[in-house]
Amino acid sequence: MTPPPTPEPRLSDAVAASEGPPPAEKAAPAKRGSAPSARLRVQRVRPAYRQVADELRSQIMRGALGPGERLPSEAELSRAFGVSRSTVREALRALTSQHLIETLRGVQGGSFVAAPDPTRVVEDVGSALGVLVATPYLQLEDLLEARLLLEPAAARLAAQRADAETVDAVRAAANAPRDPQDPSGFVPHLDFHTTVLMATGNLMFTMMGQPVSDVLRTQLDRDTVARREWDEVDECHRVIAEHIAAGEAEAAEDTMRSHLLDLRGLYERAASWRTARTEARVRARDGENGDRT
Amino acid sequence: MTPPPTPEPRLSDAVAASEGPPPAEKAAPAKRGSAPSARLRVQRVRPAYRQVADELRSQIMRGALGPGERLPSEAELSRAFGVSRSTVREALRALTSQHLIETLRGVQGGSFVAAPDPTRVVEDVGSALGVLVATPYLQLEDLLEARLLLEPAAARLAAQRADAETVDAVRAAANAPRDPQDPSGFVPHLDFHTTVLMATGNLMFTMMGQPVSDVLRTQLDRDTVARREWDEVDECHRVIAEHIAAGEAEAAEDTMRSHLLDLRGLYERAASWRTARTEARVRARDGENGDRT
DNA sequence: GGCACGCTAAACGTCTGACACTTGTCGAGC
DNA sequence: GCTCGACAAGTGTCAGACGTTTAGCGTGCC
Repeated sequence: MTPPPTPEPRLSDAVAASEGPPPAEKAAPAKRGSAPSARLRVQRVRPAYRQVADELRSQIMRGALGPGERLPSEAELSRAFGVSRSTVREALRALTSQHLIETLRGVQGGSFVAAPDPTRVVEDVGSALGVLVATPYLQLEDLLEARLLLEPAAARLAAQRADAETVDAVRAAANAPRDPQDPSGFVPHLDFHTTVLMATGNLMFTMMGQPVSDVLRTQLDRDTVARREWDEVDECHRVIAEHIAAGEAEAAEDTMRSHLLDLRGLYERAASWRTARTEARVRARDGENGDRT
Repeated sequence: MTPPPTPEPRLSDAVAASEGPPPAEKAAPAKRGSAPSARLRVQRVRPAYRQVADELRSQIMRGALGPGERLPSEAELSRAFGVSRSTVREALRALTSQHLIETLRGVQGGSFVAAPDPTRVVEDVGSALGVLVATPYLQLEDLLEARLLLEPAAARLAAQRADAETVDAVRAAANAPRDPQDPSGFVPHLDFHTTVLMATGNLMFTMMGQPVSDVLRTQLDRDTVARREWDEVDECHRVIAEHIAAGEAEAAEDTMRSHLLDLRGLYERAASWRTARTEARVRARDGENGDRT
């Protein structure tokens, strides 16, 4: 830490690209390449766009550039790193897709360090989970178990901490009409479970629980579940909401737990349908051939 | 659904740029453009590289291309989308940095759909948390609370489920010498807490708990904590490990919980030091000026 | 016959330079 | 004083060229 005895040879050194003896690709402070010579399949040289991206990322993460601050223009970066603008742009694209920077056009445009945004994190994690689920790594069962840990605890905390406004939000979410068709049910209805997670006042609960719920939701076809079952679910939500409103932590937790256990059945039923269908599809696809040329 | 009376001029319209009729480029099933005219501050046209990236991402996520499968070459993609190769490359860079594809050089090179990799997810989440912590959104306290929920539960599950091999790993991690200087303490020592999380057999615990631990670790300067305190920590780990080995779920959970409560003190002490230092640094920086030209 | 060497080709990696598009700013004109 | 248009700074996109990496194959020597 603290060490910047290094003057500030930040930008230019790592890249040097075209000329001279490539600077040996700086030691790369471990973290990934731990095994000394284990891997045969080393990557010879990191492409320039990767080096540029890594350098910029590290500057941002290190706090050398604060949120909202503007990076040098692409032209300037390209000069500073000694690479072409295309290369710089590829690096910037990488940072953009990690939500580290945002880019605006026009005069006063440029790339700006993005403000940290929990929503994006939740989305990203959700999408990552979506990919992971249905691999042997991650089973539906694992998600259900995680949820069974998180949400009852969240309900308890919500009951202990929620202020009047938050309680209103929870109530509203519990009583939101389960609109038969409306796709954009508007914010207040942003799902009962999400609202409870947020009512803990601890963002970690939202960030851990929300992606799980999101993935589980995609596993549930609307039509796998009968209308009567939805009604039972809604009733459960209302009971939990009232426990939270009344500050009955224990009851809120217990009710949430049993609610989740009820839901588990639905998910497992849906899952078995799903795998059956998937297998059918795989068989079908094996029949034809590589489509994408 | 079906709000888009807009035909489907997604890719081609904004892109068409120079020449004639690009191949209309497959319908691309909506998914993003929802709000009809609600938002005033709409973004006029998404850049082509974003559209290409989104389309490819959606194809991958939808499963149209399976892990390991090869995407068309950049030249082919550029023809298919009716954009230049640079544009395609910017799109690919975005996907790469989301770990959705990997790119190889040489004959037989190309972009391949990446296999889902939990390790990457953990790293990404960790880095996202690192950015978020120290914002008003996320407090150290929140991380500690989350950990206090996750890890005792993990210890319990580990005690209930761990097989002989896993128990060995946990024991090894607990007894790994706390190397005074060695930075790469090698894998078995990959941290006791991580090992316990993995011993649950539920990847979700690792994916939720590991990033939290990682971030917390970075908050702890080695020298904030006295040697004697580390010894106590190690002793605690050994006790927990033995509980897990013995299958004593309840004891494992309780011991882990009290261990974490002990640690909390350390973290809070470190945090207060840290903020003091940070404030000093900020004052210092306000003194100087913008460095990057 | 077998092995080493070098050539070839397919893809990615990078560069150059140009032009189009966006958008805030500022000045001219009413 | 206000409106409108030109300007400028920056990003977005394109086209084409050349370098680099690497698997595969053919040739020639031993």
